Amino acid sequence: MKLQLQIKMNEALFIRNPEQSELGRNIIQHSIQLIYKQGFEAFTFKKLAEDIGTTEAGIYRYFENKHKLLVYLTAWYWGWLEFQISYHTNNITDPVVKLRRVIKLLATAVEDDELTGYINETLLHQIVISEGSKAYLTKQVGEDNKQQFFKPYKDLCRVIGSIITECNSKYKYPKSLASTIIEMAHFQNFFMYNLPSLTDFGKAKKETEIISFLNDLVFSSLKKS
Amino acid sequence: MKLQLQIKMNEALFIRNPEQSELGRNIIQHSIQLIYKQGFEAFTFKKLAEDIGTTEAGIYRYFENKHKLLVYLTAWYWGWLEFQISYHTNNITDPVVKLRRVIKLLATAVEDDELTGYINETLLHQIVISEGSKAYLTKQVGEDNKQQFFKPYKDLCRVIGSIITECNSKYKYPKSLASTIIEMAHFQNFFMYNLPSLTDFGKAKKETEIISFLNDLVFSSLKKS
DNA sequence: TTTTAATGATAGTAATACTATTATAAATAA
DNA sequence: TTATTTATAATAGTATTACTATCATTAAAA
Repeated sequence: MKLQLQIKMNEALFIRNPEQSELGRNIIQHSIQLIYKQGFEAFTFKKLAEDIGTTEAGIYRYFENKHKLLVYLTAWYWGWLEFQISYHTNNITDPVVKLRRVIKLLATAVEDDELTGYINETLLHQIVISEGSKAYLTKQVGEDNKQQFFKPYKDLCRVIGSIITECNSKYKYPKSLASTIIEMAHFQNFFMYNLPSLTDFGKAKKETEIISFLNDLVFSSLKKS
Repeated sequence: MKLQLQIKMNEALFIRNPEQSELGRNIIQHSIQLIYKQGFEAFTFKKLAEDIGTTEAGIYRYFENKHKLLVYLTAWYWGWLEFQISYHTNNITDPVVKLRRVIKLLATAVEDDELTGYINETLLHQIVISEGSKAYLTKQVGEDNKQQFFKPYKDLCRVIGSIITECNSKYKYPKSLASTIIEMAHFQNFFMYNLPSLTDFGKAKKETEIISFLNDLVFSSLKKS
């Protein structure tokens, strides 16, 4: 039996649903490769079209602009990650063990998920690290938020926040701590490879060190005094 | 006596030093206003030139492109902030008190500094919150780093890191904790106003809450066990 | 006073970020 | 089966962006 994992996406993110056609899936697959290689600023629909072997106008039938495509990709990633988390923390009753597992999942380079055919999670994870913040660090963040574009990110944050509350019901900042863990899992990774003096992992360049740092940070805060 | 504060800037960031001419200072002053108003993506040298009453080519004589200008502005801000910190923590011997003061300075909206004529620190602080990460979240981060563009940020991080070590010499992640404080002082602020469900400060929208969160985070981690 | 340096005015180019039109092929419905 | 809808390909075109180049003018320095 071959399973397939589908993430339900916000319809307002696209013009035509890219999951439902060969061209659409090609757009997703190749945009991940191209953004990964060239960075979001240098990425254009023209280059993407050439890569795929279609025309610029063809891409525009699926996505209004490259910002929407980036938001789509990151939203997909957050949705996928929430599933990973619920899958890998299933059956775990101890919230502390659960939270450790979550931190590990957030900070570890992901291997390609076989259940999602045309999406390379390893590359997408790198894109979320380097470009993810650009999805919301814009002037339109308010409008985008009204259209629920960031719901997957907020859902993930809520899930992690409630595990935090399970660990310590007195802790006052579960959601801020959750968003801190998420952001820092990525930023410390980016810093480690690109601006190592902003971290303490410069020499080793090991994700396990980021995990240790985050565990220390989180569980010191949650320790009942 | 009228004092004037000068931040020494990296020469590779500009073509002509903007501090040394009326036009140059206008470029800095108006770019801060324009980026604040329109956001970095919508900001162009053409609009800036119109704003100032000069020509596009005039701007290009000072800055190679808008990326370099953004890096210049953020670098200036980090340099200025490091001075603020050294000024406001001067004479404080207790590193814990010092660190609390640093967190407050990082997370508080700044009032306009009279010592720096043409720069509006309040607006610049907002720009650093919303656009600051875009200065390094690029494909050229490696080259930019080689040219020392991020030195002011790294210096600030080192300074805060050493205060952290003063607080607890056994703590293993002083630099990562420092970059976490800096980034989260800004991100939690951005989230509070734009994506409030990612924080626990949605209702109050008070910076004092961010300060409390950061203090709790930091001093839990530094508590000697 | 001559030279240099900074600015203003103007033009021009390649690339980007789109929109529009028409033809064709493939899938679906009558 | 034909007729109709739908997706795509091919092509063209526009406004804006991100620059570079040239030349005249003005102000400052030698």
